[in-house]
Amino acid sequence: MVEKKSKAKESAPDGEAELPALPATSWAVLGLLSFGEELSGYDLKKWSDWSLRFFYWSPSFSQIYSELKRLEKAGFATSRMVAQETGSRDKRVYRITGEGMDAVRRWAREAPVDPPVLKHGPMLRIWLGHLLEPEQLREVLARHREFAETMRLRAEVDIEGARSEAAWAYPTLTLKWAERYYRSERDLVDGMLADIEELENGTRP
Amino acid sequence: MVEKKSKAKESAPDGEAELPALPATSWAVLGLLSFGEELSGYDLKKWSDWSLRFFYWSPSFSQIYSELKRLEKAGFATSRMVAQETGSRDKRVYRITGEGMDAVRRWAREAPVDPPVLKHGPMLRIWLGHLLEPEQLREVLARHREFAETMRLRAEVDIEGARSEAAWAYPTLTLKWAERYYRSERDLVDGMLADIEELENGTRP
DNA sequence: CGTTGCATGTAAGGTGTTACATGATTAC
DNA sequence: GTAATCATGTAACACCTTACATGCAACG
Repeated sequence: MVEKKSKAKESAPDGEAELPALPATSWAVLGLLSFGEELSGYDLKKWSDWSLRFFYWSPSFSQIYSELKRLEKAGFATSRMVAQETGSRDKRVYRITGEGMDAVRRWAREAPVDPPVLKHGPMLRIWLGHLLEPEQLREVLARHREFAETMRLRAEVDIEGARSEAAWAYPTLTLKWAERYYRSERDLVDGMLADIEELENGTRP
Repeated sequence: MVEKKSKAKESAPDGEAELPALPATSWAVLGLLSFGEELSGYDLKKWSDWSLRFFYWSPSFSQIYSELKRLEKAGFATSRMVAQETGSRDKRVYRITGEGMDAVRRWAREAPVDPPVLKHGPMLRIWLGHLLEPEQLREVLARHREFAETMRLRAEVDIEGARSEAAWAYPTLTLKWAERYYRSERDLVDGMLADIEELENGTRP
C-alpha cells in the first residue's frame, strides 16, 4: 500500500465542527471575499488575475463561477442580482457571510502547511539538456528570464500603488515577497548560464 | 471573448509533421526514458520522486501507468514483460523508440517556454494575514522554512552523489539550481519575518 | 506474523480547462 | 461597423488523484 493517506474520516466528536474539505482554490476565492467587498464573478477574476497571480495561479472564469455556487451552497456566501442602470446585462454580486468568515479564518489558522506546488517547465527542459544544443538551452533560459523580470517589475509597481494603505498591509507583504522571489528567479537564470558556460568550456584542471 | 487561445488546429502543410499535443507530464515521463534505460512503471515513479521533485511535481503511480500506455500507443515507447527469477510478480519494462527520441527532442527544442506553475499555499495564507494572529503567521512561515531547508539539503546531498558522472551533467545542473532555489526560498521566509516584525512594531517615524 | 517494499492495474470521482452561447455598451 | 469590454453560464472533456484489488518476498 503505497498510495494511502489516512484521513480521520470526518466524525470528530470533539467540540469543534469539521471544516468542509474544499479545494485550495475555493478557499482562495473565499479569501478574496474576506476583504469585505461585494463582488461579481467577473470582478473576482480580474482581482485574482492581478493579486494572486504572483504566488498562486489564477482560476478560469468558469471555475470562479462554479466555486461561487459551491460557496453559496455551503452557506459561506450570499448573492443578489444587481440591475445595471446603463442597460447592460444584470450582474450577480457575492458577499461573504459570518459563517464564511469563520470558515476562512479557521482554514487560514488550522489547515496544514503544505509544500508549494511547482511545475517548472523551463527546468524540465534543462534537465533534458542532453536533447538540446547549448544555444537552445540558453534560449529557453533567456525566455524564462524575461518572464521573471517582467513579474518582478509588476510586483515593484504594485508595491508603490499599495503603499500606506493600511488595509493592504498583508497583501503588500506578499508583493514584497514576490518582488524578491522573481528577482531571485532572474538571478538563478544567470547562475545557471554561468554553470553552462563552465560546463562547455570544460574548466576542469 | 476572453477565454480564447487560437490553436493552429493541426494541418501544418509545411514539411514538418506536427508533434502530438501531449500534456507536460507525458513529456516528463518520456524524458525519463530518454536517458536510455529500460524501466518499469514502478522504477519510473521512484526515479521521478527523487529527481523531478525538486522542480516538477511527481505524478502518481496510476498516472505513470496510463502515460506509459499512451506513449506506447503513440509509438514513442515499447514494452515487454520480464519474468522475475525470484518468483515475485512479473514486471513490464518500457524502452523509448527512435520516434520517441525524435519527439522528446523536438518537444524540448520547439515547445513554447511557458511560465512555471506555482501554487504557493503558505503565501496564500500570508496574503490573508488579516485573518491570523501574528504568532500564527510566524508558525506558517516556520513550517515552510523547514520544508525549504529540507529540500535544500537534499539537493546538496544529491549534488555530491552525482558528481563527476558525465552522463548526469544536465540533471546535476538542475540540482545546483534547486539548491539555490530552496536556499532563496528559506531566505525569503527570513525576509518576510523581518517585514512582519517591522509591521507590528510600527517603525513609522 | 505483521509491516514494508515490490509490482500492476481498474474504477470512481474531483479538479480545472477550453469552447461555445448570448447580448448589450463603449471606443476606434 | 467591428472590435473590445463587460457579464454569466453550460457542456464537454482532459488531467490527475484516491481508493481498492491482488499477491509475493524479505525483514524484524
